Amino acid sequence: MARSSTGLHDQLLAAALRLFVQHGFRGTSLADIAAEVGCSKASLLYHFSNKEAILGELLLPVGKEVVALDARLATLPGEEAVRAGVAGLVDLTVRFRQEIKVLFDNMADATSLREADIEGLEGVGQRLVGALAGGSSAPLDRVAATMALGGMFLAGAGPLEMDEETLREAMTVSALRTLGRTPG
Amino acid sequence: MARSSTGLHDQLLAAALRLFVQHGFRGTSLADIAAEVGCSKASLLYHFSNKEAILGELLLPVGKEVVALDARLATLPGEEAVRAGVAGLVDLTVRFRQEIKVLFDNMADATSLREADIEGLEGVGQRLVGALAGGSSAPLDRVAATMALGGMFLAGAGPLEMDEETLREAMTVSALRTLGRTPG
DNA sequence: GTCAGAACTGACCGATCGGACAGCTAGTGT
DNA sequence: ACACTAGCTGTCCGATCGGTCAGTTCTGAC
Repeated sequence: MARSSTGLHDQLLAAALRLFVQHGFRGTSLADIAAEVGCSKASLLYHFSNKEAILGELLLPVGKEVVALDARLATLPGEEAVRAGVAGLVDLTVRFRQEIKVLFDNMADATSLREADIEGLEGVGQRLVGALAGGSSAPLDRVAATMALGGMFLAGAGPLEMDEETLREAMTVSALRTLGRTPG
Repeated sequence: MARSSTGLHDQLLAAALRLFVQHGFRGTSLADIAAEVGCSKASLLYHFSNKEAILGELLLPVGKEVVALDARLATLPGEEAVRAGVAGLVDLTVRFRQEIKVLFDNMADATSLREADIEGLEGVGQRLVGALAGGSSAPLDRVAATMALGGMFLAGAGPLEMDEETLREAMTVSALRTLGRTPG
């Protein structure tokens, strides 16, 4: 609808992200995306080889950063990895709110390219939980880590209305609390 | 595939739940469900008036209990509502692991019937967050409540492998921690 | 001007899906 | 023996979707 001066490729990408967030990957047709930017479906498929490629291009930046965070945490000793993990995940969830919501709502559809496009993304969830658990395998620590992870994702994806700095601060404090740590 | 002695209606419901969890609502066709129990698609549509009715019947029990919990919490003073809210949500997420995962993964599709079938389900999420926040509207409390809620859902839906009692205990402790409370 | 290639499009196609419908079958009551 | 009904099925249909393709328009280099 709104036709800005940016390239069509980016317009389509932005429209797709908006629609994927609202109606999901399967709930959004190529025609929907094309209509939103006012071009033809054929033109959309000129810029992207197929539907999955759109999702891929949308999720690639987040995926890379998640992998990078995972690698960084692996070099840190347990206690520091917890703090760094929380900080990194808060940063990611705030910066990529919409992308992460899309990833969550469409894990089944994104699975194929997750393994294909980005190296080292298999089992990254498990490793992040491990890092947040401080390397512990005690049930309480594992559950707490899973809940902290889920909480951050949902808080980022949710309709919280507050300035970003306040959100980051609150998420960090809450996540550390969940993990049994006090801030600072 | 496995043809037990239970009624076809319940078999179809169970198969649908299994498939919805794995591939999502839109990712599962009526033919898929029928094939899984070994009957025809027409027979499936004899037992359920349409596809959404299956999702509705699957989500109705959870929806009712969520509404009931919401109503119960409304009668409690702030601090008690926090404890009761955590206890109730832990109970729900553990008892309805799969249903809640389906609800989460397909919120866009479930929206229609959420408002139609069950009375008092609109805005229940916001009210639950409010209860977990102890009635506070401070950003930190709201964020913590959102994260606690999300954490419980993800912990319930996730592939945690431990006995149920341990899971409940760990979830309760972690959620209360997230909310800045100590157990007991 | 003209030519090549990029950008873009309308028309079309095969596959899939949700759903409708008429009819078959087995069981039950009379 | 008969009628009636619940359970079930094969077949068909319209709609939708992802994707292809031949062809058109635009644009910049020469």
